Amino acid sequence: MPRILVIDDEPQIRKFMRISLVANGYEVIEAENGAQGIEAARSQVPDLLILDLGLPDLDGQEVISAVREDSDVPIIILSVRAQELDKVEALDRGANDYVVKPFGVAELMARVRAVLRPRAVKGSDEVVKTGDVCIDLARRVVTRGGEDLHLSKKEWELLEFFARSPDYVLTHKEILKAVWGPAHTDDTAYLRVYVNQLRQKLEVDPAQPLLLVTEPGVGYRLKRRD
Amino acid sequence: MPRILVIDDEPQIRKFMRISLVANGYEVIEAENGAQGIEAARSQVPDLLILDLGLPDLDGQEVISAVREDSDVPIIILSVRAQELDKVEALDRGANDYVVKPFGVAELMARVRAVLRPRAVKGSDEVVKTGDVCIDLARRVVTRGGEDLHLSKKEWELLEFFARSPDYVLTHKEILKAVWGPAHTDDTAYLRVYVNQLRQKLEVDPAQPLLLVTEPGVGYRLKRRD
DNA sequence: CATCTTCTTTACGCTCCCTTTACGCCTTCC
DNA sequence: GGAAGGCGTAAAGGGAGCGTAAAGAAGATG
Repeated sequence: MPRILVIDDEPQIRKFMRISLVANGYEVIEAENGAQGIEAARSQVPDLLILDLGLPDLDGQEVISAVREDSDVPIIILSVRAQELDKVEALDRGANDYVVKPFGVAELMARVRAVLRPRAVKGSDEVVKTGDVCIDLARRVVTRGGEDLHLSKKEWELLEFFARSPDYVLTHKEILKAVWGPAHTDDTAYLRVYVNQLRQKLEVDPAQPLLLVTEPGVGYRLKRRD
Repeated sequence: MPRILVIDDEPQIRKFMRISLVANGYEVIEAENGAQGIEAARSQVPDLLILDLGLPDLDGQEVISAVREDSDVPIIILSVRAQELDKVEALDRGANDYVVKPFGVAELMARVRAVLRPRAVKGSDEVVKTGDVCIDLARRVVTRGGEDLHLSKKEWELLEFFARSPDYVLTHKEILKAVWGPAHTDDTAYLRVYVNQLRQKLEVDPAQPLLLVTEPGVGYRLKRRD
């Protein structure tokens, strides 16, 4: 949940921004002038700063420079001034984007996502947990009771396919097509062998599977349990 | 000298862009349609991509997605369309900025500088520790048990790439592309040799690696241990 | 120009994993 | 009750991928 610092002197704009940002799943901090904003940027460590250039106490451009003195936090500028000179100055002082008022909420939210994205790519862990097994799709790691499990390439590819659709029944054909390719949609022998190998490694009692269960005549299913 | 790929079908705009960019100290590559652009983005490894959404062969939005399939290169969109929906789609597909035509050169150049400015990426710490090995990414120094290790240039580049994504499985192709360049994504012999050399220097028992582990058929992984 | 380091390339043995086959049990349908 | 097919399990053969050493090529250094 990224934390966003909004610096704007008009209360209704702050309110409007807060509502929009919270609705998009962000945590919001507010500051009503430049000095407060600089202080908050330092002490609260936000993930993003949205700054209105028209502030009562300080020039907005000065605020950018002040924040950049000791932080690389992304900055999106809001401003009524559309002159090129203002944009260039703000961007060169370290702002990452410059949006001219009035603007659409959807666009601003998209720009927020865009500017937060680089860290979101690898930071968003896709982890599927079931029983004492934990499947980390991004890192390509499986742990059981905290300890790393070693899976072969095919074993992982199969488990990954299950983990991307937990609790869904996957047919033999679907699985074979995804893991072994469309030329092997009838080689159910592969499945029998590899499902068994996975069970040996994942299940408490491989003969009485609780996680990777058979759907007779149809396929298999990875059950989510806690 | 950053390299910028300009994708635009109008020759005079490409010429105009090239002049402006070269004057600001950039190297410029050009493509006149989407297919060429995607190919160039893959083979030429630009540092920035400037893309006109109105192309003759492909939808510009498709080009963004295609490029993002195997690259994180920054993308600035140029477009005559000012509708919010277009902006949101482009940004959500992975573009970093969206500039509506007509635009001022000074502003575009400022946005180019902004997007190329090195940003601190959360998660990639400056110092990575694992086992008795300490990798200082900023100082470019590796120590083991407090003592400095001497690494050759390629050895360091390889270890640095691992250290920037510890605990993640990195595929052969990813590593080769990053360290030896996109022309050598199939030369896994390099990897075998250099991973072995790193293990000789980093591991307690190079034959039983605990830090730099093999993921058979996939790639390698730098494990964080304590 | 000589020497040393580093990068690239080749070769070989070995390990592990994919594939394939076989067999026994269970369920289901005649 | 018998037969047939789906499923679980074990094991073997073959091959691809990996580790390792070592030598030639290229570059750096004095």
